[in-house]
Amino acid sequence: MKDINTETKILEAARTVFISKGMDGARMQEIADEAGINKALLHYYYRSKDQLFRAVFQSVFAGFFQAIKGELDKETPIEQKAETIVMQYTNMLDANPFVPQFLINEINRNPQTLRDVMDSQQFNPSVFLEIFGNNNKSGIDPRQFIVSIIGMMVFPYAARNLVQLIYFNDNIEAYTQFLQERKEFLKQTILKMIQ
Amino acid sequence: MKDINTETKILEAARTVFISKGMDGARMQEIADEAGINKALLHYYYRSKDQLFRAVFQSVFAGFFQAIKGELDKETPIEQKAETIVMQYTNMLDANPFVPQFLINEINRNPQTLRDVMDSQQFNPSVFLEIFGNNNKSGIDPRQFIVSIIGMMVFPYAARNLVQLIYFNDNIEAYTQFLQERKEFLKQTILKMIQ
DNA sequence: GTCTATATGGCGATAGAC
DNA sequence: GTCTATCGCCATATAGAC
Repeated sequence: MKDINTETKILEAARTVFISKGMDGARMQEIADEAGINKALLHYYYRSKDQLFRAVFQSVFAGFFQAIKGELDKETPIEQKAETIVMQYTNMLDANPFVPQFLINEINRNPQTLRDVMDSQQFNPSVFLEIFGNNNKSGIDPRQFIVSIIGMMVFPYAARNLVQLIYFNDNIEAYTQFLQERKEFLKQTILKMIQ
Repeated sequence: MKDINTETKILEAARTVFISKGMDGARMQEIADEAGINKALLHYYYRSKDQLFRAVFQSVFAGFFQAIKGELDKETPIEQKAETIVMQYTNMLDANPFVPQFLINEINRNPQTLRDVMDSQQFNPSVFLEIFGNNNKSGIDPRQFIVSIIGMMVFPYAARNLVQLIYFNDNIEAYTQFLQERKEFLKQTILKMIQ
C-alpha cells in the first residue's frame, strides 16, 4: 500500500470500506483514512461517492464471477466438477467472506446497477447453466441445482455471526473447523443430489 | 392502519421501512410518512432512531424464530419433518421475503444487538439442533444439515434480483414458478441428504 | 398527543493555496 | 497532485404552541 499510485490505493480502500459497510453505511472520511490520504483527493479522482461506488461494484462483480467460473467449462466427469466447484468457491469465500452479501445487498438497493454492469462487461450468464446442464443423467433442473449449491456455500459466510453465536457459542475456532469440515460435507451432498 | 393506536402504527411503519432499507438507509421522515404521522411523534414514542430500530429488530427476530419453530418439536418421522420444515419456512419467506436478509445484515453491522435480544428473550437455540439430532440414522452432522437447508431456502429470496436477472431474464412470472417448483425440489433434496 | 418550527451535527462536495 | 478550510444540505433531534 505504499508505492502504488493513488488511484489504485483509493480503489482498494473504497473496496474494503464499501464491502464492510455498504453504500449507505460507508463514509468518505473512512475511505480516505483507510487509503492514508485526504478526503478531497477522493473527489479529485472520482467525482462523487456514487461514482467511486460504481467503480468498486464493477470491480468486485467482475472478480467474483471470474473466480467461480474458473475451470468449469472443461470436459470433466460430474464428480470431478463437484469437487472443483466446492473448492474454488470456498477458497474464494475464505478470501472474501463478505463479497456475496455485499453484491446481494447492493443489487437489492439498486437493481439497475447490475444491469449496467452486465451490459458494459458483456457478461453472459448462460455459462453457469451449461455447467451441469450437459452431462446430467438425473433429470435434475440445473437452475434449482445451482441455486441450491450457491445457497449452501454462501449462507454460513453471510450469516456467520448469527450461526456462530447460535450454534457455537461464539467459539471462533469451532466455527472455523465447521467451515473446514463443510467442504467434504458439501461434496458428498452434491453427489447425493445428482444420484 | 386506521383505528389502531399510534405506537403500533409507528412500529409497523418502521418495520416496513427498516426491513426494506436497513438501519443506515432508512429515514425517519419516510417512517413518519408510512405511518401517516409527523416526524416529531416518532421521537415522542421512541426517543431515538436507534431505540426505534431496536424495537423493530427485537420484534422481527422473535417473529422469525416463532415461525420456523412451529410444530417441529412434535414426534413425527423425519420424512414428515422434511415436508413440514420446507412448507413452514417457505410460507414465511413468501410472506416476508426480506426478513432473513435484514436480520443477517443488521447482525453483521452490530453483532451485540443479537446478544442483547437473545438475553432479554431468553431464547434457547438448542431447539433447532434437536430437530434432526434425534431420529437421525445417517450419522449426518445436524448443524451441517440445518445450515444447508436454511441456505438453500433463503438464498433464492435474498438474492432474488440477482438470480432472476441472470437466469430468468427478469421474468417475474417465470421466477415465481421457479420458487413454487422449488418446494417439491427441496423436499426431495432433503430426503436424499439423509439417505 | 400531535403539530410546526428550529436547533445541532455530520457528511458530501468544492474553493483555493501550495 | 495534494492539502486545509469551508460551504451547503440533509437527517436526527428538540422546543414549544395548541
